[in-house]
Amino acid sequence: MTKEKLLLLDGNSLAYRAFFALPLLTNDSGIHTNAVYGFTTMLQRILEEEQPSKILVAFDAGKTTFRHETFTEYKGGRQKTPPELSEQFPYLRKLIDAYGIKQYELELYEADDIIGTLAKEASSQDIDVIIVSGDRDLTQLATEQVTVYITKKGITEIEKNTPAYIEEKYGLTPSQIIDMKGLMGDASDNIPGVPGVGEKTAVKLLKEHGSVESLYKAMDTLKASKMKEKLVANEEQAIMSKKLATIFTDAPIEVALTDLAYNGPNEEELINVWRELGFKSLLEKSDFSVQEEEQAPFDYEIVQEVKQEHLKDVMAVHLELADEHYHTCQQLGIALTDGAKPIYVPFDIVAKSDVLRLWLEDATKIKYMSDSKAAQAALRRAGIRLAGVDFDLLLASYINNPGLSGDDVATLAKELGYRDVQANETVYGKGAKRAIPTIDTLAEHASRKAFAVWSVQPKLETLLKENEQFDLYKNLELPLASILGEMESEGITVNRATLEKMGQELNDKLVIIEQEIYKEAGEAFNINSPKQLGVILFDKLGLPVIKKTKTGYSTAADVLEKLKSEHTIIEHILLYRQLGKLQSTYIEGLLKEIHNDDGKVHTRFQQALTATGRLSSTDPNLQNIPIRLEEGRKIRQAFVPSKEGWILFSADYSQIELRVLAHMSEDKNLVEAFREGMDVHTRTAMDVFHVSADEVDSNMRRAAKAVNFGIVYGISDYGLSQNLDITRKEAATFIEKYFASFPGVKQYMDDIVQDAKFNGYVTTILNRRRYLPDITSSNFNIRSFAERTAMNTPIQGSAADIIKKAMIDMDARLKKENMQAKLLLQVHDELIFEAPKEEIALLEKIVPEVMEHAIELTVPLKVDFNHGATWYEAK
DNA sequence: GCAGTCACG
DNA sequence: ACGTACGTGACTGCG
Repeated sequence: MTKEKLLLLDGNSLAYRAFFALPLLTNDSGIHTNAVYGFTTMLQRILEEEQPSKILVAFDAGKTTFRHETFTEYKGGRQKTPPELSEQFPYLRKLIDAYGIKQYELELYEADDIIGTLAKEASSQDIDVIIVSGDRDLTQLATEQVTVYITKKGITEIEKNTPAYIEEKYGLTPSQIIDMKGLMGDASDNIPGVPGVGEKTAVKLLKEHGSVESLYKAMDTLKASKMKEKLVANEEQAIMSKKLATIFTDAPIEVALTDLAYNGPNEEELINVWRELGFKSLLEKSDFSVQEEEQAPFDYEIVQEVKQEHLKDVMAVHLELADEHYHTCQQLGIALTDGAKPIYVPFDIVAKSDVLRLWLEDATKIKYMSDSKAAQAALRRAGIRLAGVDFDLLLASYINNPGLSGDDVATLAKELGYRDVQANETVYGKGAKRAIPTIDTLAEHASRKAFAVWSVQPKLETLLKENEQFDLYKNLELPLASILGEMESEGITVNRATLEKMGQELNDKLVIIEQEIYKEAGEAFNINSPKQLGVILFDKLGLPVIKKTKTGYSTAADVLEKLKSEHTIIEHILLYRQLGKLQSTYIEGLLKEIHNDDGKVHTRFQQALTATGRLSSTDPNLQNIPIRLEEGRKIRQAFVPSKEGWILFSADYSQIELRVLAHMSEDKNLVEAFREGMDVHTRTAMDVFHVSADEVDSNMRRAAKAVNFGIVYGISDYGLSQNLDITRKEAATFIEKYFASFPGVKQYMDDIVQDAKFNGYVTTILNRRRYLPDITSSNFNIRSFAERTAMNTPIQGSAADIIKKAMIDMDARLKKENMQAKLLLQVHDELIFEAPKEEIALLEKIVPEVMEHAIELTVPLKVDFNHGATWYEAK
């Protein structure tokens, strides 16, 4: 039998170390997890390397210990444990239990004493001992049989303290560590020691005299010195300090070594704890996770012909797709259930089944789904017009908590405690291994998803109703999904030839600039590599370093702008970057997305992604097509109507976020500005600079505009100073003056942060929520970020609410007016339509009308609009 | 897969 | 003292 090995962990110390070493991670429910995570990774590593046969985690029991009898100030003056750490201890305990590891604490004793006592006992039985702690004091316990591991650099490195190692490092024996502490004290434990004696002096004295006691016995032989005076004056304190630093090895512990046997984790429990904590990387890495994903047997039926009796008035429906690109990917099949045994219909059968098609298109047949927009778009490709969607798990989950990540049914259902469904990744594999499985696997997977949707629907709807968010979900997001699906499927025509011609011209320019840059640099290099560019600019050409990144020199545009006067290469690099971006992202990238069959691009609007309630757009992203610089703006010339004789029509809200702010803050000045139809930036400049309207010059207006942006983003003097390239002080003065002119805004900002601290979340006009667990963080940076988010989210989110409502109203209005015009895109505060020329006049009437009255605010909403033969011209 | 950069509102 | 403007997505280089 191999020799026994006992592992003793100092729970408190390791948790502290991990907490301060790692950034403040949170899991999906907003619990901080960094200490538990750090502890876990360290434990995993030690388990693997050391393979101990016995383990114990010792904790400190409470505030008072027997050491306080000796010295009441022991550990006095310590900062209280940050709440972000305290909240992690219950999870740490749970985790240790799941590992099947004994944990122990003892009234009046510290973890050190428990560890010391057990280490001594184990040594006497010839058991090897490993102690792990972040506290150097423990090294006093090192012997030939006991090695003390001290974590370094937070928790990533471990220093293995054997007696030999300690001898080499200090020239002392382990037991002399206690004497050293007695002399030098320990600020963190509030152990006084001898004032004026540090590590160096203590070590020197101990090398000579051996121990504190022998030192004082030999005191008469010491030469008179300041040091000697201090030692003599503090003899009692030195003796007491040594006593305090001594780990007690005869604590009255009630655990026996035989209780500590380690037989590996309870895998199921451990996985549950890891899941709860959101330790995804550990779950993926662990070899038992796959096995644990195994599910209870599940009954389903693959049908080759859909019959009327298969279809009910209310069913959960899941369309299984081969990947997330639902405009192009293969449709695999449909699973349906009403709570009874699900049926799975392979898609080739779906496509041929009139019975199923009619049922799917029947708006009176109620469907519960997840990501109905994807299904709608993918079914439309097969000529099926999905209708009657009454529940969408993806959207409902998103409204319930937009902070959660994941769109997989497995992830969403798990959040509601339903686990009987597998992750797509488990079924399909990932990366190069990804493949479509057998029909049986697919059928079971899709059936489990349909069943999951069916199962969680009541619970989720109840949750939404409790939070008064059901209306937002049911009457805004759900109908919007179908409108977005239509917009995506319709797509927008992009003229390939236009882009190709621009690409050719860009290429010619890029080649010339590239050569110019190489000449100026004196060598060829990869301009697209910030690393190589940094070497050229800052090492070779010796330009001044203004900003650094984590990995080296910053070469970002704002930095290069400041270097423009230093070297002609700078403006060439800026131009190269600008044109290169156009070429790679907007010419080549967009060309790749044009569908061959219809000459259109079909973006996917992510409706359940942003933290604020905005949409996002992918493959391609049509919400960031260039406009600010003319060269880029020309890209918009490639976006054209789908039919001859049609135009593109664009309408955008003017200053919607500031109007929302005026509405929510009820600031008299801001409200008045909008009611009077003033230019809000000019008005801000007048108030901040105390001038009349005609005295506002372009610089003042520019500064005022930046302040207004800052207000919307959650103002900070630093941020504003960066943006305007002024000092922080000047920025602070601007902000002060702004708040003096708009006191209601100041009040609102203060109130919203207070609200967020009280409730843990902020809300928008339509009661969209965003949780902000970091708002009570003790870390200044993290808390400040959350505070700015608290200020920004109601503004950005309410603006998102308004345009979403406008889209729904617009859709209804176009139908009511029997128009051919189609909504194609949404770009946060802007809607883009295509329509026959004959409808221009009517659009110019109804689009602003509908958008301006989507939601009534205390200030008017204003919409500007334009039309043209291309998106470029619709400006 | 992450960091840096840059396009948009 | 602390050191960031809010919200996104795509591309490139690099380990």
